[in-house]
Amino acid sequence: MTSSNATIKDIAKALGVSVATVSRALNGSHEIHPLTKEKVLAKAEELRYKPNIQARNLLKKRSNMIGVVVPEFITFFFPEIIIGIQEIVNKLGYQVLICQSNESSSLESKNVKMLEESMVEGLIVSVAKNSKNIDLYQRLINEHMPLVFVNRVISELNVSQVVIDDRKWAFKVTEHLIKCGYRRIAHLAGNEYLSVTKERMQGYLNALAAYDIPVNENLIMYVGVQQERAKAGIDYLMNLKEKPDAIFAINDPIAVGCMLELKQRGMKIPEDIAVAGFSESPIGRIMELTSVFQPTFEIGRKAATLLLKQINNYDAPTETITLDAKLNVRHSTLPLFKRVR
Amino acid sequence: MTSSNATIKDIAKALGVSVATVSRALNGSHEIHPLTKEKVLAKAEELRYKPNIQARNLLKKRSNMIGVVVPEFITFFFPEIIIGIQEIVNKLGYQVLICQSNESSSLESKNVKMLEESMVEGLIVSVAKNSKNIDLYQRLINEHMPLVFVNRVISELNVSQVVIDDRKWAFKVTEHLIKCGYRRIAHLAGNEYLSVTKERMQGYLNALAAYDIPVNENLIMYVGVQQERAKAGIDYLMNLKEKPDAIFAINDPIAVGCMLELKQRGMKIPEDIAVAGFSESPIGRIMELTSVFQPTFEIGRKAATLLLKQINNYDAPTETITLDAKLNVRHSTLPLFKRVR
DNA sequence: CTGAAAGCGCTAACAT
DNA sequence: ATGTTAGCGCTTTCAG
Repeated sequence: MTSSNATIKDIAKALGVSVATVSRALNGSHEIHPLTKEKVLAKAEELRYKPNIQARNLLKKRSNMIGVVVPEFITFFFPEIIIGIQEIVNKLGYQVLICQSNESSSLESKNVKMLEESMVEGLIVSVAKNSKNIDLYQRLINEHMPLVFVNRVISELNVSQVVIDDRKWAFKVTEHLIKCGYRRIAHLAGNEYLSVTKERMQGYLNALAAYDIPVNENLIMYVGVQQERAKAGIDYLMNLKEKPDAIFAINDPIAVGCMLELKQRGMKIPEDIAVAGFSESPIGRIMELTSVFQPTFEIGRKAATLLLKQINNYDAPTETITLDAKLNVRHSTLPLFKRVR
Repeated sequence: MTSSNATIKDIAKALGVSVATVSRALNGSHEIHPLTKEKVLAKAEELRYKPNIQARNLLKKRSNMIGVVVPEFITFFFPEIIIGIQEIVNKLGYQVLICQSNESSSLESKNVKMLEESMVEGLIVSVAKNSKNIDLYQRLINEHMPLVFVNRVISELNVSQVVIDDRKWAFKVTEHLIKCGYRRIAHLAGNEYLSVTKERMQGYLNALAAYDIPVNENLIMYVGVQQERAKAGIDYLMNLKEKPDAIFAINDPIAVGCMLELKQRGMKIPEDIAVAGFSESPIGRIMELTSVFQPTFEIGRKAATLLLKQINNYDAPTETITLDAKLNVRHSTLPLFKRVR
């Protein structure tokens, strides 16, 4: 209930001109006398006129809003992506509605529906760890809602997406561990149906195969993606008769959780066991954790660009953008041979 | 350009009733025949009708949106506050437009203006470290824009706010260091004109006074609030003839930056120097940093509640809510006497 | 260069 | 219980 604002009607009345004239003056039309324009502008200023965007949007059938749904925005990863998105779309006058699904499939669908109701012109989504919303997204696609997936995708759907080559970089991580001399490399995987889980798992398996290391099913566990799940993984791995000499975790939170839990148990990293993560985090950097850096800001920018393309072109083709990443080797995976005395 | 949607007009035409009837059916009015209602609902379903919120908002002079401006949302702190805000307002059908000023006063004012143009019904703001936007906020207040400050406030302004008692908790931190036996306690302060800087500084000074420790101006430096600024602080302090035996940093990022920089120089914490932070962070917890925990989610919830009060009541009085906090003592400030052998 | 008028989609008197 | 009508604030033909 902010104080009721002046409208173009008020300006028109005050000046004895028509609303059309006022509108033209305000919108920088050329079909107007400079003097009238000046008067209108002055009066607008005087009356503290502010355009009612909703009226304009109603007329133009736009909303100038896009929606973003991410699993969480507490850790750096998605916030950075969101900043990248805003960088692009704010310049074009779009606002961003941000929702977090809290890794819940049902909250995710609620978010999407809320955003639909808010009449966003498009959606950028990273699905929850257990997202079961294929039908929802299929409907959006059918209804031509512009849609882009980032990071986590639903591979069954033909949707534009911005990702890195998770398989390739998981391969590189595993290969790095192998080249460092580790042989009993465990993999703590994410939630089973998550795209990144499947891809990184495949990269891990491919690397083992490439170096003729037999896969040991016992060294693989699906723990999830949240730090608090790491303990379960360590509990399991450290109770094996033949313990791993290295752990490749699905992401940094799990890797960091492992490091903390291992230290708790008096184990030294990497002397007793090496640890590698994925999607490099600030905490990981501080803890000297080997990980794969993802270009988060750029992911956001690219996703926004892709979305805008769809918004501006009813039948833009779906596109997959695969960005480059980088394996950053740190102390947590020091090569065995460097420690031999 | 999503496929053009059905309107109530379409439903009305298809059914041979008036738009008013359709509107009534859709809005659960009681002045309607159950059978007609049913038919309308069925037809709406069939036509995949979705209400046009902008039209409704235009009519009702609402927007169902509130704006939030924070200095950043990369670290946990503001994201948690935002989640608290959303918890409250989403339930009432409000959407949240989130902007980050990136600690820049001018971007902050741009953000606020963008949000105004988006016709938000109210604003929750935490100002940038060098915010010079008093006039802007004063105008908003004059225009009766609902406004709440969180965490960082502009004390010259009579605005509702949600904070903790920074002075009191800074006192407690300093007192804790004193009781641990530290005497040469440095303070790395934030940006000079920030409310939290002034309050925490006063708490620090009060504690020294309370324990008859003379203030040593040399041990005080205004470094700022961002982690990368910590190095400058350490550079300065470690070049003093009489070095500090403890550091009280304005916040966790600075404290963490100090710890890293000190370790870099081969110094042990707390053996060589103790470090305490403020606004406990996940990284700080992992690094065993003593700090003051802030109830971030609750700050958000309270701020949202305060804002809603203003939105629903044109002249709600300004209110200051001071939430409780907690000093969490960890290894980084181990008492001197516990280490005596 | 300016004005009149229609209409975006919806709700809410006011009739009936 | 339903229909008619006006109008939210704005832009945009169409006339002049």
